[in-house]
Amino acid sequence: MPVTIKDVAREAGVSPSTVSRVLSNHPRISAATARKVREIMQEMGYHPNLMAKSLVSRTTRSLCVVLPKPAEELFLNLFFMELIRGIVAQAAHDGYDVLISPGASATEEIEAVARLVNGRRVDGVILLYSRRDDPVVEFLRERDFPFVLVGRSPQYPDVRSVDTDNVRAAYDAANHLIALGHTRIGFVGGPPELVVSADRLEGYRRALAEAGLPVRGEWIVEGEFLQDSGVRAMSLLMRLDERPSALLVVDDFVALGVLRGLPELNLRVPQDLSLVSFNNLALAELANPPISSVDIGIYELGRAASGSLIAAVQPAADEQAPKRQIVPHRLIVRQSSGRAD
Amino acid sequence: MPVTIKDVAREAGVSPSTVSRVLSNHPRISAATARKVREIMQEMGYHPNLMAKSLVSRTTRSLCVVLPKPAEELFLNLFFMELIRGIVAQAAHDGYDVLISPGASATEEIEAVARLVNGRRVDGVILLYSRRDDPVVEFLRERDFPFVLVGRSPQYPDVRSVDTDNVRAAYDAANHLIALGHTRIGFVGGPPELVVSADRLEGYRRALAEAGLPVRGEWIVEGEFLQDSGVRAMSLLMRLDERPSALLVVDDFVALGVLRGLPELNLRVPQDLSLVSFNNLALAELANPPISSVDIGIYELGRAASGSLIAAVQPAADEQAPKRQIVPHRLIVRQSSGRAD
DNA sequence: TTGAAAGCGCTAACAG
DNA sequence: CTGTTAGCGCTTTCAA
Repeated sequence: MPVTIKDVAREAGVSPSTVSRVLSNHPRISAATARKVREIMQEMGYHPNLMAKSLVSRTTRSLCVVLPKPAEELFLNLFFMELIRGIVAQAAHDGYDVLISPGASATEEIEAVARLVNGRRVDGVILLYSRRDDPVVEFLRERDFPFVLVGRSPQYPDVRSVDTDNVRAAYDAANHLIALGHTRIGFVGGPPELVVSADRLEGYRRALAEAGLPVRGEWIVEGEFLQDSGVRAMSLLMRLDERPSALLVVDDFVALGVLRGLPELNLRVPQDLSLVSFNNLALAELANPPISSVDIGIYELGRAASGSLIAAVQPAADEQAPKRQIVPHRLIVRQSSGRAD
Repeated sequence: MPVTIKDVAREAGVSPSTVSRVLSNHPRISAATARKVREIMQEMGYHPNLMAKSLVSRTTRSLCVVLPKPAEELFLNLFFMELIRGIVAQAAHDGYDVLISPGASATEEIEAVARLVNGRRVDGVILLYSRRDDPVVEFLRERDFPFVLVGRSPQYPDVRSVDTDNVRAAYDAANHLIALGHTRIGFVGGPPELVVSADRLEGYRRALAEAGLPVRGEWIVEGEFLQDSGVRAMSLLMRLDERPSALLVVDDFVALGVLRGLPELNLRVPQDLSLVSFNNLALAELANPPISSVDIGIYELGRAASGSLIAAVQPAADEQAPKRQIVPHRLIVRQSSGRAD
């Protein structure tokens, strides 16, 4: 039987409310009683029951983050893990716990969130990489429940979110290739329903247009890339009459897939083909050759998401907190991108 | 103001306890009232307050999993993500939520767990890859709090755990290389304080001994492998007079590091060097060449861990639940392992 | 500065 | 089969 606030009160010869006040550092409590009560708490091994506290305070001091569906996001696993680290670190710092909600299927996903939200089990929700018409976003907006998006949702420009400026990131990456003298630059995208794919494509387009370079439809490939489809797409790309001398690739994992397809095409990186990708996951550095990649500060994104959401759910926060927040990126140049010959 | 059990009771013209009984499918409730109450709940948008339920039931229906410290486990990120998926999937299936606890430093780690455990915020804890003398294990054993280890702890053979038979897995992998005709087989290990490293080394030793092959000290490398130290270790290994023709590598990520160091040594895989690694992460298939790897069923490990822990915290579970559980592994042969010439 | 009392939303005897 | 009553452990008026 765990020791309760009553036990401490009895032992200390005060009332439960006094103990409670000591617990919450109430100002009008005599230093003497405070010290004494704290002593007894220590002795008896008292620990506040968080559930009871939640019940009366009507807040849980916990957030939930929705795990993306594996089918859709498997290649984002590394990304996600680092994001969680950031989320959890900031949350812990602010005294919040983080709950993981499963994302098996769309219906299960929303059911799980609904249970947590309706059951007042969490104070806020963190959502990732919103797709168009995300039902969870709809659900949360409807009941005006606090949430933050990692990524952006074109449908809901006013939603609280933290994001990379992906257009700009792709623009910068493309300009790196342009500065190296490349004029035939292709783009390998991810699942097109993700906003991030579209944004990076847009930045690519913009940089090329600005430099007066051609953007050819057949130089742009989109889709799932992990399996042999990646290899096939590459061979397609590389069999064109005029083939690109450099590629912008939407994610390091995808870049790894591209890299794998090259030996059978007798292509070397960077001699025959330069590569720049995004996210700068641990494997970008480890790949062979190491891949130039845009570091988007994933951990930082996680921290920012936590921070922003927590600020929003705190009662009397200064209303300063901006709804949209951009985390800066920077290009890490490695051996996969070289001068055009 | 959310609708409570009282509101429903009033509206349905019954007592709160009746509503509560309907909620928990109490057998002795008339079909008619049950239907009616459910109807009203639906209409009014009633959702049970999980905190209140927890307070009275003295159980939270949630588990917590302790995130490994980044320094120590960074190369296990992918592993960990898949494990979490398994954990969360099984937990959700059994009606449990999963909380992530940060593992920034040893003291923070134990403080965070203590807060959750003492505050009765969770019913059980999932721990990963226990190091020797894990303080969290100590803490939990002391207060007899339910937990499960993913991996094994030689100090505490009686602790509830799910694990791979790593000795056997390494034994199998080594025998694969032996069957391919290799006689000079090296071993590239991970951080030596992890039990998994020691176990895999042991299996390697056993297979070689059984086949009458030499185990040479200089063919065994241990340590952090992600950075250039990997490359250096490789060049060391490969500059020996008698160098191995095949390598057992403790993790796919580490294998990727090894792979990266080879071109400058003018070595090709598998022609000059065969490679077999462990864990079969997504990148094993994506590497160049694709890496033969022992699939240890990470997702399954996660599910098993959840399941085992949940069984343990359920009140009247049949005491059948074995304390130690082994999840089967299987070798996936890819192009990185070829015949010895 | 402290105590008494009421209540957060729910469950669980104990009656009826 | 259903209602009454008494808490779960904590916070918070309101009085003293």
